[in-house]
Amino acid sequence: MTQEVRMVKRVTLTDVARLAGLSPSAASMILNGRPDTRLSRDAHDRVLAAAAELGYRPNVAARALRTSTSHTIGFVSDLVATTRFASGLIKGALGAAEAAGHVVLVAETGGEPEREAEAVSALLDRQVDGVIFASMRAREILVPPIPSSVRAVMLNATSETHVCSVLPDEETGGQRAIELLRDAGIHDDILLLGYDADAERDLFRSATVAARVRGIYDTMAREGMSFSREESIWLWEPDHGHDVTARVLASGPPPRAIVCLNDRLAFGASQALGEAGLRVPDDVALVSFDNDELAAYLRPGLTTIGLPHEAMGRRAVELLLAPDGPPPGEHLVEMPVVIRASLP
Amino acid sequence: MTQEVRMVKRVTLTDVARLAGLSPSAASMILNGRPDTRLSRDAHDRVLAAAAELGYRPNVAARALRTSTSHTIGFVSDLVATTRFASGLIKGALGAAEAAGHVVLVAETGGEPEREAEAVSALLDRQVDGVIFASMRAREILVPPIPSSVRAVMLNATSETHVCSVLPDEETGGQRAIELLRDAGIHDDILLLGYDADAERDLFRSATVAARVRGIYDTMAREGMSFSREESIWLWEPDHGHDVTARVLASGPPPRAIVCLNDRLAFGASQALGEAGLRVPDDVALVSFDNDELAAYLRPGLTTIGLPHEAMGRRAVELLLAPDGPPPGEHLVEMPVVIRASLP
DNA sequence: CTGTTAGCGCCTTCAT
DNA sequence: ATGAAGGCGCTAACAG
Repeated sequence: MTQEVRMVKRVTLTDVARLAGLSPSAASMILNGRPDTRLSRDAHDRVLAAAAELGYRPNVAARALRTSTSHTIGFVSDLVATTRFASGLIKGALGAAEAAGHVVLVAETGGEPEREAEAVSALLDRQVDGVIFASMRAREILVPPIPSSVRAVMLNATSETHVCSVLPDEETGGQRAIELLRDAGIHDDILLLGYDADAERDLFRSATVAARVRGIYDTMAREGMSFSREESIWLWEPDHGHDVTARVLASGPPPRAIVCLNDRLAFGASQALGEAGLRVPDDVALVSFDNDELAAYLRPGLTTIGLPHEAMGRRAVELLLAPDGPPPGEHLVEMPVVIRASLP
Repeated sequence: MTQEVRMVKRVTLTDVARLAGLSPSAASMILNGRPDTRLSRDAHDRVLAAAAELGYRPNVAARALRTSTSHTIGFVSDLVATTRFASGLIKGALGAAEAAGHVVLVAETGGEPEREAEAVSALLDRQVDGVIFASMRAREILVPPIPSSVRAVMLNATSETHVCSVLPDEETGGQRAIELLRDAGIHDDILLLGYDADAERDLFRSATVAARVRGIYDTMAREGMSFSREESIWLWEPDHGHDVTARVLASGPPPRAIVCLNDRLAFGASQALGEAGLRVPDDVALVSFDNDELAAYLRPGLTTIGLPHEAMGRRAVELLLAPDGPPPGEHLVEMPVVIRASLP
């Protein structure tokens, strides 16, 4: 390896050209693979060899200045640490960006409009080729105006101004959950935990929950299945799942199965079942949504319809970098069915 | 608000200068607040006003080309999604960077040397002012050679070549856990769950666990306390915590308290306790480490010594951006004591 | 005290 | 088929 560190001075295109015995412009064309202008095969080889030998790397700032493209994409999200979901989105985006020779500038805004505007400006200052606006709970978000020359895609979010968005296919996900129950031979005596018609109107609640619920109801109807009871819960946290489940159990015979609208609810429900001496899945079966990290930790493991965060992040950058720009429309990503042991 | 989008053309320094009736260089000096060269008060005001009116924003690429500084820092980590810890580090870094007017390029390497080298090159191509090398499990990592002109700090990691690193203060953390027990009046009949002398020698295991354990033992000795039993566990996952705890419970009377080396172990232990009909904290008290998301979900909530990821991320960029460069040494960040209900 | 000049590294005409 | 020249936007070293 002749890969030593040159701290004296970065090797420049001119250096490469000189070593190859050509002009910088010729070297530029060859290295950028311009097809129209046909330099000699020999020139090609000499330039490529010289670049390799010197370990030439283009100066992105100079290129950006000239072409206003930086091989960099911006990722602005409302929250990164609060939810483990964010890292999946980011990881997917990072991977796809790397594959495309791009690098990702990440900014967090906490959902505050001023910080968002500032973040976008900071990205634009750096000539990003496009920006991904990600939200941690799928919903309609307002994005600051950006020049029409800058590509944008909404990730786990929608927007009136930017029409390309990537969302989980919640409706099919809801369908899958019910099919799982059906396949386990459970058709009735099912408790639905979490759906709250009021909450759904809340802008801060995921907008895709509606689709999830629709998928659930439609499939239940189609399969001739029915809920014996529905408990609405405003806040989908373990404590609430626990308390509501405990209340239901205290009020009569336990249901045969519980469909929880997310894993945190299921986590609480499972604790309540344990306290009541009921066993999962023999006494009560459990299905839920998200494939939260929790789902794997539960005993028995929770069967759940996962949110495909990583795939969504990947998809977003693929769309952003599409040759003709991000295709408009809602791009749905399939939710994986994660089978564990909470269903018989 | 005259904050309309200019998609035709970005406003440039020349525009500002022209509007102020000055030369671009004069405008540059004023906007960059060069103290030495004293332009007239009036010129100052005119330039500032012009910049504000036009909504001027410097073109970072152009500035980078000229000054080779981009107000951008690189964050390269081995893993981002696998562990919820990563997002804390990133969030902290993002916040501090934003406060300092910087933006963060994130790259993930999966711990693979080639990807890491490539990522670093990509960052260097973009003139980053410095790079943070983060590892998700504190340990010694090899970083690719970078020019000495580029600042570097290790985050949750150490390295032979780069001497500034940020680490959790595990020794004090271990001490705190034992003090909690002491304050609860529990001095003996304590089970230690997880420590494994062999595992500790494993390079892929956090190097700081040694300090955590040292803090625990030293404090136990100093306080005249003792473990009645120690169970080593190689893999710190809930299942193992569950199984080992169940085995211990089956073999005799339960301990008065369990110190778990992480929350996932504690989660498993808590399940085993529940199955055995033992109540936390009345029958058995629990303390552990990390302040994983799980810790809040458990019933009762888990008292734990938290890993201060966000503070560490913040600290790392503060050190990176220090006026005289990152100060050498290991910078320890205090671990917060998170009191919940698993101790009496 | 102020303005002009030069050039960072690259790419894209245009002229050979 | 190849090379020369100019300029992206900015700032540092110069003149005036």
